[in-house]
Amino acid sequence: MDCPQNLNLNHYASFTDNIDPSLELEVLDFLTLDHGFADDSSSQSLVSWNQLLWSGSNDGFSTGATSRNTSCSIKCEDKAKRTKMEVVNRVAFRTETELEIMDDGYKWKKYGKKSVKSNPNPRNYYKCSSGGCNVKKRVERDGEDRRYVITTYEGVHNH
DNA sequence: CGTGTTTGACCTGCGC
DNA sequence: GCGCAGGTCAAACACG
Repeated sequence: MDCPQNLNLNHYASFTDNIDPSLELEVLDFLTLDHGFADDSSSQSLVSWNQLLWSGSNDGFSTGATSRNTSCSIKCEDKAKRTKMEVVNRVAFRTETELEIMDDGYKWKKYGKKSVKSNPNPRNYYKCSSGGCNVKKRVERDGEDRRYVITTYEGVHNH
């Protein structure tokens, strides 16, 4: 498996910045890392998102991503949502990990926990604790496969 | 004592 | 208008 062993979400903001707004896409449910995280659950630093390259068109948006040294495909599973006529800075990652919380380099304050109907596992709500930054994220275990954690980021860090 | 988490209450949007 | 579901608030609590 050639995918990077270490995945870090530090640069997800620049990752979203690279998306061409003219595509009028909503980057959402789900970006799936085919290979998940490596077995080393203690690892804290993952793929550098600014190494990821998107390719696509308005209709097909054959989503692909490569890193500098390796190839690692990312697929958007919900085709319908790709055509939403709205651009939001929201990215959801579905990753295979035993960790409930991934260290993405930012400091988060938990402000809520809620059971949702679509998922027997609770959803946790976090805000970036940096002053003036209103980025939020939601973290929940995949209801269909508890090996996976779905992390949704909303907003762009200003720091 | 400061910081982070928990949790019930409250708010809001949406469908009927 | 009402009820439900999801999101947020804030007081209480735990812990170093």
